[in-house]
Amino acid sequence: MNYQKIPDETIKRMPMYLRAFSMLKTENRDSISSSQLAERLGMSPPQIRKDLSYFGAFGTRGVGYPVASTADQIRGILKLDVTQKAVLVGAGRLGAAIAEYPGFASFGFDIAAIFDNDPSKIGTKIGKNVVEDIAKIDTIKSRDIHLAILAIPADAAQPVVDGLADCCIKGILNLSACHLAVPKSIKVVTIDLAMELGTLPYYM
Amino acid sequence: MNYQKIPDETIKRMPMYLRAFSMLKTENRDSISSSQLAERLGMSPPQIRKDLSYFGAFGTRGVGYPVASTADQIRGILKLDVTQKAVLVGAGRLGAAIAEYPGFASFGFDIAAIFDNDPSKIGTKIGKNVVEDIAKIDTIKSRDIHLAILAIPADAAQPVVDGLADCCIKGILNLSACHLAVPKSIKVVTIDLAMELGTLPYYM
DNA sequence: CCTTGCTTGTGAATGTGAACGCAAGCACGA
DNA sequence: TCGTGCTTGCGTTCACATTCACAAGCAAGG
Repeated sequence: MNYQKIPDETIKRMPMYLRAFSMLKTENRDSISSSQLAERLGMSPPQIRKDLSYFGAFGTRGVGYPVASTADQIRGILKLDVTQKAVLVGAGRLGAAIAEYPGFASFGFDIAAIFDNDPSKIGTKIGKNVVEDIAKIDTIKSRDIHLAILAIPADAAQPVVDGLADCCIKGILNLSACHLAVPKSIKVVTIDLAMELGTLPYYM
Repeated sequence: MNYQKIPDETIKRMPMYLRAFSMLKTENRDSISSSQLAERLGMSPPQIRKDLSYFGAFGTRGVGYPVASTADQIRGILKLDVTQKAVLVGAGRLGAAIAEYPGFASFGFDIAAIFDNDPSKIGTKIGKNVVEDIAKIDTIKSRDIHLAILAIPADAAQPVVDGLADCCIKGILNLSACHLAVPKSIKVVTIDLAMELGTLPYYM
């Protein structure tokens, strides 16, 4: 990896490339050109080449990108070559759906703990995890967990985030419909499905 | 609304503004300045002013933006001033969570139909809707539905989308982990939670 | 060993969005 | 009625991202 500035937009696209190369591997393809890949992903060939070239020269001129080794390279860049543990906060319907979503495992993520504040949920089992009491969130400090997924109501989110900030959490995937205030050392990605849907009628 | 080009990024942010102004209304605020709003949303004041000014002069100099009327304006711009019906395809865990997510209603969305291909799910009730057979998807043509939410496995998505394209669907919120090929008249927003989480370890 | 065809990698140019700074102008008080 | 303070609206500037176009270079075949 060289030391020039890599665009944020490029980083956002890297998981998409990783997913594509992983799929190509299961199809037993051993190489793919930028134009073929671009068609699959609905984007332009030069953009793919530029994105990948920020991290080095992965491809072979005249041939394309070797599927297996490029997948490994991207995994390394995104630090997904080791299992990343994540804590899920919120064991409602959405939380339960997330806990059992196989897509996380395919990126090497491991939902290693689930917390909730509802006594009727604490102690129940979701997937392989037993739901724990949110009051004991600080037990994650000693469990090598640095990612959190928030699937709780917006008005409950900020206090939970303040707690997570004291627990070595470095990244948060926030599914609550609100902005979170966090120290700069924590990276937050917020997704509200209703908001995403909210843009569509404008284009109709 | 004037006829100059409005940035896509601005459109993406409009639902966020709408949500903020709606919340301010429930707090009985009658106006807010761009700097106060910026702090709440974690963004810069000039950006808010620029975004809103694309659609006209909503604010009052020296005072700020009137909460109630600005909310109405944005609702009109996004065409959320009328109830927008949406069809949900996929009645699995994620689909069920979406069907009962109250956030959609707060933007004026109405999940008006649910489809699935699993015979054990067809006929069961989720929220107010009875799950229908995906084979009968074309019945939505006569039901004034122009939005679709896809919560199905990636390998099943493309055929469903082809079917939706023949049913007057104009916008799709795709929660499947794949790129969808659609005619240009259809706007697609794809969200894969695993992919979003996939960027976070890079920044740790 | 050389030639041909194809695809990558990359600087330069173009396009797009964000930030800045200030003039315009409303509200309020004297 | 006029002056003051505050905040919007917007032209300009700047930064970032995408696209373009072409040289570099590998592979395969004669």
